[in-house]
Amino acid sequence: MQFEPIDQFAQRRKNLQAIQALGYAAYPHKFDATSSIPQVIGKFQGRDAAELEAQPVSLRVAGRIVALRPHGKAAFLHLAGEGGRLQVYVKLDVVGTSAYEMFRLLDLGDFIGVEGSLFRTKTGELTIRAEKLAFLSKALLPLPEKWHGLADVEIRYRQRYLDLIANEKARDNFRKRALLIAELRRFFDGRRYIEVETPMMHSIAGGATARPFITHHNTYDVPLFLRVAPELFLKRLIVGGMDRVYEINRNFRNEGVGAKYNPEFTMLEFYQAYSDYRDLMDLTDELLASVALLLCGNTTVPFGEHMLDFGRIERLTMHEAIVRHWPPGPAPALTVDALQIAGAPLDIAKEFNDWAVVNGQPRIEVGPQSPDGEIIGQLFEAVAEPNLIQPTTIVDFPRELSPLSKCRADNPALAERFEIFAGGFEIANGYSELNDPEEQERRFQEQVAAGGDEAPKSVDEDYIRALAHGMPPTAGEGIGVDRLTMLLTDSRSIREVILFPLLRPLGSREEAGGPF
RNA sequence: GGGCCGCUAGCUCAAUGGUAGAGCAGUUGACUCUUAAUCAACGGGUUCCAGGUUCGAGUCCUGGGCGGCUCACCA
Repeated sequence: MQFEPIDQFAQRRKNLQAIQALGYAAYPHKFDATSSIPQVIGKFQGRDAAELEAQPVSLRVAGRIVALRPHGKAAFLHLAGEGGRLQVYVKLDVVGTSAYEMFRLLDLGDFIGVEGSLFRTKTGELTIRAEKLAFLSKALLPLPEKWHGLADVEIRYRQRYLDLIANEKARDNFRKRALLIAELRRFFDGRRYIEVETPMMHSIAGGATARPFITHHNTYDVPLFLRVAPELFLKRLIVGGMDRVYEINRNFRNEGVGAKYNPEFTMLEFYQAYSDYRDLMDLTDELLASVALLLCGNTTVPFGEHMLDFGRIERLTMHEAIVRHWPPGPAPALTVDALQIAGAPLDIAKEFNDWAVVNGQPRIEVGPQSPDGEIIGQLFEAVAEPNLIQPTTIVDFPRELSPLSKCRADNPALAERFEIFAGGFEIANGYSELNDPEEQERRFQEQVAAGGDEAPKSVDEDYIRALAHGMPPTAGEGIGVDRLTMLLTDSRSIREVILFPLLRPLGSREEAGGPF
């Protein structure tokens, strides 16, 4: 075993041997701390020097040495643990010659345990005066550079442990993520929901249009797909009488990687019987306000240059959103009525494309055969979506874009569906679930017939049978947990909120293009 | 896959086409209230790789590698 930087690695190994030679175990098994570092700070931050002297506080703490300032026969150091830092004062004539000899062999990054009592230095910092020192573990490799910290994004993602040591923002993002997930569970558990786990390996990749990862099961000798969505299984549970279910788990989509996309991502999906999409919109407004308040202390949270207000989520129809964000270029000004005339979206898309060419924006790909609903969807994505910075619920999706949704009774061209956008991207998608088995079978058959990488290869007959057994009117929704975490931690990239995001394995390009 | 940007000591970064440097980290020494501790000394380089231009290339040119951002598919 040998790692760069080699000279420092060798030096630290030598120091470890010297510590062993003094009679210390190289890798002792445990240390009985009386409190964690944040506990010490939380409990005694308020005590002044006189109080600490009058009523001495003796304790044992352990942590990693993250700063070391030796002064000959005494030294100051900082121990880090559980996200906190505590200063330690080590003095030769207090700890004794033999402990101090070991202390001199310690390096930045090593773990030690300290027993002693609290005092305040002349600058007022709460500090533990070491009376006994325990060697706990050696860092054979140095910590990241202390001034600039760890800035290299690739190392931050590939060696996340270093990021967590060096960057408080990283620690805080993942603490908040855990808090968010705990709050999601509390929120649904308190509303008579049951948390379930459904298969990650599917024999038919259904529930969303996305390219799946393919794997293989040996004993059954069958291909399996990592799930792209849990939707069809959760609705089977509704058929089974579990009227309120939710699942927080991973989905896998064999598609792009980018600032908002990781091939495996965490989704909250929940289904509520005897409800429609409007009920879920109200529920989600409540949910978002409550998690923002919990994580950020306020329903208004900073995101880049913006302040996102999760306390007041505006609702717009897709048509209204297009009209509102219609660029000033293409004339004439657009109206909601104009968008709804049959056949009109194609001409409007052409106007947009003329404008896009002049202004160097990406064009919309439409043809004379494209249904109005599809064009509306594309116009929305091009014109409105990037501008939906404030949390906004979009309703009235074209039915063509919503194969698993019920349509509106008063307008069959529109689905009973909504999506919530914030920060310029989608974070939630919900609808009144289609529970007519014949209609569902017809739509599945269309999907399979249309083909393509993203379509299921066969109809999920068992799901149709389940619907045939009867599913109550139900509304369902998915919320992207990673993306919601991004918004609540002011993170520009999904990689800031996934501990180990997928990166290209080092050296993988050399083998690329092999068997194909 | 396209476009833009980057790659110099372990880390963060300098260096008109003219002897590759600084701070931190490291090593040695001094120092019993420091906190970017201080002071003194020392070691550390295939300037991403391969070609080319040139008397001379970290710098200019061509090709390649790796990474970031971004656009397209995707939540």
